[in-house]
Amino acid sequence: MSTIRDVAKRAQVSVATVSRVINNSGYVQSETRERVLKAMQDLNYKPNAIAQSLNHKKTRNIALVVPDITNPFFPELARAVEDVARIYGYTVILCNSDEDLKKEQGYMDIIQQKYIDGLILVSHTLKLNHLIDEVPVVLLDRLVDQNIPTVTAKNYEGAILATRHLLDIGCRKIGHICGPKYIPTAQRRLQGYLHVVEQMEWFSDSLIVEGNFQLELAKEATLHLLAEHADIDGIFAGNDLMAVGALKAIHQTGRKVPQDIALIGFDGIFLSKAMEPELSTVAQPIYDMGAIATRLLLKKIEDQPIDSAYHELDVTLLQRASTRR
Amino acid sequence: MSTIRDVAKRAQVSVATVSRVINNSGYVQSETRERVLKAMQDLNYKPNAIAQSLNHKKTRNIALVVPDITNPFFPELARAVEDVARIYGYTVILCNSDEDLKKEQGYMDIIQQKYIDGLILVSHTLKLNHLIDEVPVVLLDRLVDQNIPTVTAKNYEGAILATRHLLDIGCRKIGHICGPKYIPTAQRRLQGYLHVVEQMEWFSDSLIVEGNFQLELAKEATLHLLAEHADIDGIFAGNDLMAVGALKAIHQTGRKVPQDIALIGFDGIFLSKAMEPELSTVAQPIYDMGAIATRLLLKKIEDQPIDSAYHELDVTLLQRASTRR
DNA sequence: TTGTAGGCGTTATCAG
DNA sequence: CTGATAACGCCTACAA
Repeated sequence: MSTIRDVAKRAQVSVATVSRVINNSGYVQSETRERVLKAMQDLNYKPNAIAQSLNHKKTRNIALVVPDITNPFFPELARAVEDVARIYGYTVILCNSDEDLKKEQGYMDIIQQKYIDGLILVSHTLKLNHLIDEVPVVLLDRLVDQNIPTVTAKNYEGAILATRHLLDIGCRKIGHICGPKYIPTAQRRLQGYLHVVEQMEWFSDSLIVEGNFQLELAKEATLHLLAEHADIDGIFAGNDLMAVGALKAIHQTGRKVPQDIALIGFDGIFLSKAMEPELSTVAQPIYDMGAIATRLLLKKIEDQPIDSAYHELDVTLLQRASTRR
Repeated sequence: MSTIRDVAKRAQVSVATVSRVINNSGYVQSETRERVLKAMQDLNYKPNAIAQSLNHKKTRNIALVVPDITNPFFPELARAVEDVARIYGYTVILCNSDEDLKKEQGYMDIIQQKYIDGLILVSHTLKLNHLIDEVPVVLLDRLVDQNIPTVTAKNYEGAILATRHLLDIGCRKIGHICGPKYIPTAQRRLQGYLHVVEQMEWFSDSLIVEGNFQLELAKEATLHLLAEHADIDGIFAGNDLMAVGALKAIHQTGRKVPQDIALIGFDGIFLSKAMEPELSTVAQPIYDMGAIATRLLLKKIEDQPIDSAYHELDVTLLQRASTRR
C-alpha cells in the first residue's frame, strides 16, 4: 500500500498538495492536479481510512445492535440498514446482544474505543445511562426513551386491526398469545387486543396466554389455551413466529386453520408467507423501518437537522389463507 | 475521552510507562503500576483503538461477505461468525454482495482502506485475482479456489443420502429441483442425485428442473415437473427454500405430502422445521461451519499454524413428516 | 526501571 | 497557489 508521501514524491509536490486534490479542498493549479492524479493512478493509491479517522474522530462505521440476527425479523432490518449505509459510504458492524446487559455494555465499550460513529439499537434491556453521550443513537422497534430518535410501527393500531379482522370474518371467541410483558412492543399489541375485546361478554383473562416471541413456547401456550377454551375460533398471535407455533398446536389437536380456528400473526416476515396455509398477518414495513432509522442516524452523525425524531410507521393487514373462509 | 497523556500526567509518569502497563510489556515497578492503574480508573481511560490500529496495521475487524443476509441460510452463519469473533475480541462487518461483482469489488476497496484484518467470503462471483493478496480470506460454502482455506459441507454425499432415503421409503420416480448450475454447491447436489438414479430405468433428464435456490421459481419449476410427470412420488429439492416452493406447488395440484409425494430438502434451516408438515432435510452444520471458518480466519490473521486448510463437514439426514409414511 | 522521541498516514494551519 | 509542520493517540526503540 502506497501512502500519500509516495504520491507526493512521484508527483514532485508536497503531501499537503496531494491532500488537497484528494479532498478537493483549497487551491491547486490544474496542471499540478493532473500530475498528482496521475501519480495516484500509477501507484493505485487509496487513502488510508484509519489515518483519516484518527484525525477526524470519525470512522464511517455504524453499529447495528439486535437481540439475535437469527430471529427472522432482523435480517430484513439488517439488510435495509446495510443498504442505506453503503450508499452513504458507511459500513455496518453487526452486534448480537441476546438482550444481555453485559454483552450490550461490551459493545458500548467497543463502540467507544473504535470510534464507531453511531448505532441503531433494538433493545429494551439497555438503560439510557449506559449509552455514551457523544455517540448518536437511533432506537428501533422497542421504545426506550423519548429524547432519542425512535422508529416503530403502529403496534397498538395494528393489534386492533388484527382483532377486528377476526371478528369481521365471524369469530366469536378470540384468544391472544402475547409476547413478554416487559417488552413494550408486546404490551402495545396486547392493549390493542384488549381494546377490542375487553367489553365482550365472552371475554376472560384466561384467553390471554404469554409466549416469548418464539415458536416453541407459543405452541405450548396455545395447547393450554385450547385445552381450557375448547370453543375458541380465532387466535391473534403477538408475532408471526408465535403464530407458527400456534398453527402447530392447532394441527396437533386435530383442528384446522382456518375452518375451525382462524389465525393471524404480526410482523409480516417472510415465514408467514412461506407457511401452508399462508398466514394472515399485520405487516410492519420492516425494510422501511431500517432504512429510515439509518437515514436518521446518518443525519445525526453528520449534524444535519432532523425533521422529526419520532417515526411511527403504518402497518398493513394482510389477509391470507389462515383467515379466509 | 481521556488519552494516554492524561493518564501519564495524573500518574506522574511518562506515556511510555502507561503504555507498558496497558500492554503488560516491559518492566514496571509494582508501585508505579498501581499509580497508573489508579489514574486509568479515575479517568475511565480506554485506549483508542484507532490509534492502535494505525501503528499495528490491524483493526480487529473482519468482514463477512454473504450474498444476502435475508436468505435464511445466512443469519445462522452470521451468528456463528459473530459469536466466535467476539470471543476473540474481533468485530464483524456485514456485507451483502448480491453476487454482484461491482459490489464485491467495492467491499474489497473498503477492506483495504479500512485495514480490515480478513474476510469470510460466501461467493462464487468473485474471482481470485480480485482478492487482496495481503488480506487473509476463508471461503465458505461455495468453493472458489484450492489455495485458500475453505469450509464446506458434504454436498455430494448429502444428496446421495437424500435420494437414497426417498428410495428407501418406497419412492419409484424421483424428481430433482436443482439450484443454479453455475453454483458449484448446486452442481454437487445434482451430481449426488444423478449418481443414485442415473441408471434406473425410469430416469430421464426431464426429471430435473432448475430453480434459483429461492421459493418462487422452485414452485413454478415444480408445477412444470408435475405437469410433465404426473406419476412422480418423490422430490429432492436442492435446498430447503426450494423445498417449500415445491410443497406449495404440490398442494396447489391437490396432492398431499407425504402420501402422494415425499419431499426432502437440503440445508436444515429453521424454516424446514417450522413448516407443516415439517420437512425432511439434509442438515448442514451451519453454525459449526461459521464457527470453524472464523477460527480458521483468526488463526491466519494472527499467523498461527493452520491444521488443515480444507474442511468438508458431515451432513445429517433428518427424517421428518414430509418423508414419513 | 523509566523517559525521550520518532513514526504510523492524514489533515489543517500558517507561512511564503 | 504551494510547502512545512504540528496535531490525532499510541507504540517502541533507544537512552538514561
